[in-house]
Amino acid sequence: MVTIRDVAKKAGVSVTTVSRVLNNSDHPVNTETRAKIEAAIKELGYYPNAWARHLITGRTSIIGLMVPDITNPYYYGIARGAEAAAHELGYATIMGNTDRVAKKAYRYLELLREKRVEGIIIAGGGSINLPPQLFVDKSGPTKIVLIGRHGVNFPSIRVDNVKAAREATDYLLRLGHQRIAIITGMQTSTTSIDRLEGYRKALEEAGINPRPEYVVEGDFTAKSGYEGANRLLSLSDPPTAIVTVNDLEGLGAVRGCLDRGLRVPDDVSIVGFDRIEMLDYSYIRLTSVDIPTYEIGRAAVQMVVDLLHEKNVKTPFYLPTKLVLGESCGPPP
Amino acid sequence: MVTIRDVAKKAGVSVTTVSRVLNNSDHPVNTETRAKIEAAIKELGYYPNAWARHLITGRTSIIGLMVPDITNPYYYGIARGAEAAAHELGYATIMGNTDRVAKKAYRYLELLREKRVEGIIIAGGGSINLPPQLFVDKSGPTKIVLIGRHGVNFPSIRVDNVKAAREATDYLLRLGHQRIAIITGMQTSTTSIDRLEGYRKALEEAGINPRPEYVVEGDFTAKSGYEGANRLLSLSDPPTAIVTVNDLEGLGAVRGCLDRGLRVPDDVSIVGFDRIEMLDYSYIRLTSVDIPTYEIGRAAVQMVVDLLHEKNVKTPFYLPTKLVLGESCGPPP
DNA sequence: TTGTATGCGTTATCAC
DNA sequence: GTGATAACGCATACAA
Repeated sequence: MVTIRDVAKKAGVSVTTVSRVLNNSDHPVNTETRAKIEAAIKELGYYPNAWARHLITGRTSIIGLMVPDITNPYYYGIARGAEAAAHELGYATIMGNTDRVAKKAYRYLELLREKRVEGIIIAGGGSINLPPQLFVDKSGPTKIVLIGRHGVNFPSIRVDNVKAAREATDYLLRLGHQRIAIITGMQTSTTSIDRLEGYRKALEEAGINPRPEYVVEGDFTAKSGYEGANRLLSLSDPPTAIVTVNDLEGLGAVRGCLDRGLRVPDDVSIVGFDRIEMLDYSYIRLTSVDIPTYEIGRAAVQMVVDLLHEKNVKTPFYLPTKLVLGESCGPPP
Repeated sequence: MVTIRDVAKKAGVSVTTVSRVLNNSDHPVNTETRAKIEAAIKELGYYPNAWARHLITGRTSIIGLMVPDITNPYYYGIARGAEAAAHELGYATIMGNTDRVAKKAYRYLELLREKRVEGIIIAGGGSINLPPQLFVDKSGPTKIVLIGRHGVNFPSIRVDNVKAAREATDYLLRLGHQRIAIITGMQTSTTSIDRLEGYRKALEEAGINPRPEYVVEGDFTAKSGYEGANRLLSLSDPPTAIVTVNDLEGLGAVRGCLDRGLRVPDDVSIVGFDRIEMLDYSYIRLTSVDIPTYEIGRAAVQMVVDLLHEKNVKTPFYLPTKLVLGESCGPPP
């Protein structure tokens, strides 16, 4: 490996001078000297060692991002936004998929600590117990930002899932639906819990008694949406509308209806969450609540950086959601 | 920050001894001493600084991963597999989205160099010019593995896109189609180029003259599939089957047919690539060529690690593809 | 405008 | 079994 000393030797100067041009120090450096050094750097293909630098400055310019599964549109949206913002602000991101397994989350947290990341963003932590190590060092140099509601007191970026689900359900009610079901996410997911609550509130306000058999548990996958719809539609008194907690479930539910010979939206209305990009070109454009995942990711990084700069941050910081109409909802048959 | 010295002081031993227990050194350490040290570590919440360690060992246990866009199923599949394998092998991954912008790719490469990553995996590089910096240091300590065909001589993981596209096209031919069109990716994408070649080969072998108006350029998005299908279906002599270069395009094309009042597969047959998971629950299950993205990501990391261990690797390393039948293909009308 | 010396937190070498 | 110390590559305080 070529070091700053090699550059200094080649340029015939001291390492200090090299360091000064490397860091655009305001300490004056002779133009010729600078040119010589830059030439040496280029010629040797020298890249400063970020870690030797870190040892002195204390900074790593790394932000850690923990998500359950990058394959899920909600999380890849967040990851994309976080990565973009981090890059713009001069940070690299180390990403870890926890698979919602506490042990993996612990392991990652340990890894991020050892790597001295400046901030850690945790998304989807609501569905696992957060590692206790997180709490020992709350006022330490590593800034922690959570995405979503976790019931613990860390700075966080959120959307109002209760309100969003209530609006979605309200929309179905206004279309005239009375028998509205919901396919949830895992019971441990705060996102799912909140959306379920919104659904219930809307029904209650409309004077409709929520039926327990209209609540089936899913897991945010298309498969669970498919199976959930099948369960619901085989009830003796099946729903005419189904709220799902994300678009994958929603699309799965659409397919479930189709396979039972039911049409969407003629026989069954369906709404989803996330407004994944692909939706605009799916066979039936799902009516869906837009969750600004990209912006959430960006905001989380921005919050980490603000915290590092000791700025005051507004937390929890809420981003807006919006019901976007597609083709999957209509009046009840 | 708590350092190894703090631990040593607290345990009443030297840093050397602490270091020994930290690294499970085979140098003997008294059981009681070890216990005291472990207690101190836990009590202080000490995590060794990976970078101070790196300065001595030379290792960072980081692998860099460059992808155009994590939002694309092909790439998030790869990212997922790479991350999982890296985690198992004790590596963290720094991921960068290049947006297919050379400047961003350059910037990331620089960043990865400064961060002294042990390996760099580049996916989708076929669609941009690879940064020249890559080539100055080919025999350096950083191992580089490419995913896909790039026309440059680096170890790589690939699938045979020519063969895969030929098989897909052959399937349509066997169904009786004569007028088969293709919606490609960007002209610079080697993946797209190879799939186009496979398509052409299949037609030629069947004695069919490929018509230039049956080749429309897309960009791997659902939108471009939608628009491409519209272009094709408005021809005076429209195709009865369309090959697309990924599932997003394929689903977009399905929707394009629908919006023109054409049915799939009754009026138009469509095949895609990637076999994204959601497909099983889409309204029309797309017939699609399975690309083992997860395994590709895993294999790339494994190759990096093998190279680091000076093992011989078989390169290019090919992974198999497989045409999986769905509901989107049938005989021509 | 340039250079010397110190130290960041750790591992490795050597001595005890 | 244990410990003192040099070295890793760099930035910084201080000196010239």
